[in-house]
Amino acid sequence: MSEPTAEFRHRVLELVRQIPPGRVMTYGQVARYAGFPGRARQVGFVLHSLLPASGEIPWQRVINAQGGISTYRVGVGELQRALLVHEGVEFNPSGRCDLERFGWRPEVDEGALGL
DNA sequence: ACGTTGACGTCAG
DNA sequence: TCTGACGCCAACG
Repeated sequence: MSEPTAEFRHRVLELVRQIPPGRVMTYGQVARYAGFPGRARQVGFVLHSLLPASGEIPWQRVINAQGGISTYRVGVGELQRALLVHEGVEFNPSGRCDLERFGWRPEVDEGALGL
C-alpha cells in the first residue's frame, strides 16, 4: 500500500516538525526515529525538496552528526546558521554546536534547555 | 538501463 | 582534529 518513499517522506517531515526551537537533531537520528535507520542521506534529500519555501517545517533544526551545518554547498548554509543562532543555538569557532546541549530526542520530550 | 551525484555516517590513518 | 575511503540508497541525466 504505502510506498516506502512516500511513507519515509511523511515520517521525516512529521518528526522534523516536532523539533522545538533552539534544539537540533542529526540526519541520522531523524532517519532512525522515523523508522528508517541508515538513510541519513535520504533525509537530506527530503528536506532539500522543501526549498526555497520551507513552510512550517523547521528544516534548519537538522544538522550533521558532527554538530555542523551541511547546507553551505546548497547555498543556504549562512541562513540555516543565522536561524539557529537566533533560536539560541551556540556554535564554537569550528562551526559546530554541542549536541549534548542542543540535541533533541523525541522520547525525552523537553522543549527547554536544561540549565 | 546505467553511471553519477548527494543537506550523511562511520572508521582508519 | 582533519582527511580520505567506503557504505548507503534514491534521484537524475
